[in-house]
Amino acid sequence: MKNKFYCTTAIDYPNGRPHIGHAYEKIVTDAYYRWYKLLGYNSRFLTGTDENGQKLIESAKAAGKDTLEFVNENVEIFKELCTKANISYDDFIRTTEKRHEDTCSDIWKSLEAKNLIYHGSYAGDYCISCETFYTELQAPDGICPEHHRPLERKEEEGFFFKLSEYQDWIITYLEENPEFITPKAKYNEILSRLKGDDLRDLAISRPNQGWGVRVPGNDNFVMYTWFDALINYYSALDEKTKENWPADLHVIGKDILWFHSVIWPCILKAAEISLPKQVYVHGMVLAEDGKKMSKSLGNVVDPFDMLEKYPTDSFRYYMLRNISANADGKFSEDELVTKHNSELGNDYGNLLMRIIKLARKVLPETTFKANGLTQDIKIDEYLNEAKVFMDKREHNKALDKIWELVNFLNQYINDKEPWKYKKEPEQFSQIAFNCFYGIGAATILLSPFLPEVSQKAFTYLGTNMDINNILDFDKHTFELKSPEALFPKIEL
RNA sequence: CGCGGGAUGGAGCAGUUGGUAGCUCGUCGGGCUCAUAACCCGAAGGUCGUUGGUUCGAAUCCAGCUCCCGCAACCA
Repeated sequence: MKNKFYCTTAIDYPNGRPHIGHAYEKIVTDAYYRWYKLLGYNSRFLTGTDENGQKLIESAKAAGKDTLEFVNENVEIFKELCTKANISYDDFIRTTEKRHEDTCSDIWKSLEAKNLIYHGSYAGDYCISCETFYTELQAPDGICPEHHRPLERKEEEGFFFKLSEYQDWIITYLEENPEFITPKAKYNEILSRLKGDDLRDLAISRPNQGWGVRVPGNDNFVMYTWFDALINYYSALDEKTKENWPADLHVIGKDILWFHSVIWPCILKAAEISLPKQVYVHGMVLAEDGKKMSKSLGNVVDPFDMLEKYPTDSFRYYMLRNISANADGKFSEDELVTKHNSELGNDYGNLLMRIIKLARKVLPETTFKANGLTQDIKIDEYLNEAKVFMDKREHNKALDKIWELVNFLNQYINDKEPWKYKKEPEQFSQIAFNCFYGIGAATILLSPFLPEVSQKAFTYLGTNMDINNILDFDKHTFELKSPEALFPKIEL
């Protein structure tokens, strides 16, 4: 059977407009999806929205709208972001859909049948304004951190999942599967936390306020958002697409790592469903000042603004290369423009331009074949190392590697000085063909990151190159077209 | 003593198992002229936060200290 690659983003909470972090996560996932698809994997990409939970009811109320209407409107904005950022998802799941509710129901019933869910009560410090329980850690002085009013002791009935029974199992599982959480620092964090604290049973229901996935057989309760939300990765698959399970990669932010690396595996284990292969925690996109983006600090960057002002691929490229794959990174608009102009425009775009334009000046014909030419440009190393970096979830380093090829090609042209062979078509073709070959290879490797521009580049090169014949120097032909700048300069 | 991350040339960052400190941008000098005033080569610039320890040798391991940033908000 062909290799498969099923990847997901976290599902977004549509109680407001998407911010830059949403865009980042989708772009990162999209790049991995396109990369493995390029390599011939049977790939699938799921994203969506988490539409349950009490907060949504409140947000809708605050906006003066019906909950469903409010959610529908916001979901459209999330989808619009995907379109604008060229996110090629196969499926977009909304947790208010029937397929999701049915699957959650099934899993709930299966856990209940195994005696892993029980009815109990939970006592804690509660804020009436937030309608939320706070732990001692969150509110050490017994004051609501949000409303600054005293918390009240409250007891609430509900259903619990016997998470505590899985402590030893999950520790062993993580120790046996060190690749399950990447990067390493996050893996260590979770493991040490698991070894230090006792897992408590998880409250998995909330009082039914007419919004949420209903608990089977009990109309007084809906499922707690986190219980149903995680299941989306599984519920999105139907009979036919089930063969994609288990997921190969969950791309998430660090704030929800605990849920994905502890609770989610335990739910699946309890339901006897196979576990995902890996959870990849990307970094946070910080503001230019290195702080978290926040309205109060006024340092928020809106992804729609960026996509309006700058080419989609330049935005994608900047996010993917400039923000380290496993650490937080700063977002700077000036730097985005600099990268667009220098790396994309000067290094890559201009490389394509300089050799095609020269070729069109020197030779009357526009078709180039490898007949009798010597291969000067070898790309095996770049291809293999890029693969290794992508497998390690270090896409920024994969891009570094591809750029080594781009730089090498510019150097090659300077060394070979093809413009000196205006009267010697054979010598000229030898150099030019190698350049076309190298640029074609680089473009193939770049296509998951720059889906639009790479298509344009292929058009100008007029080539039949693809990933399957990328190493076959002799087999390619190039039918040059008159090129236009791939990355027109942006003035700062 | 809550937990965790970070401190590396002007700016942003790499530095995997300890062995002459790298990259991108910027600056300066040179080369080329095919190209989006683009490309190539070279140079300057860092006692790798601080103190102490282990070692033949530490940015890299250990301990103390200083400073910054997340974990509670619109949240990936």
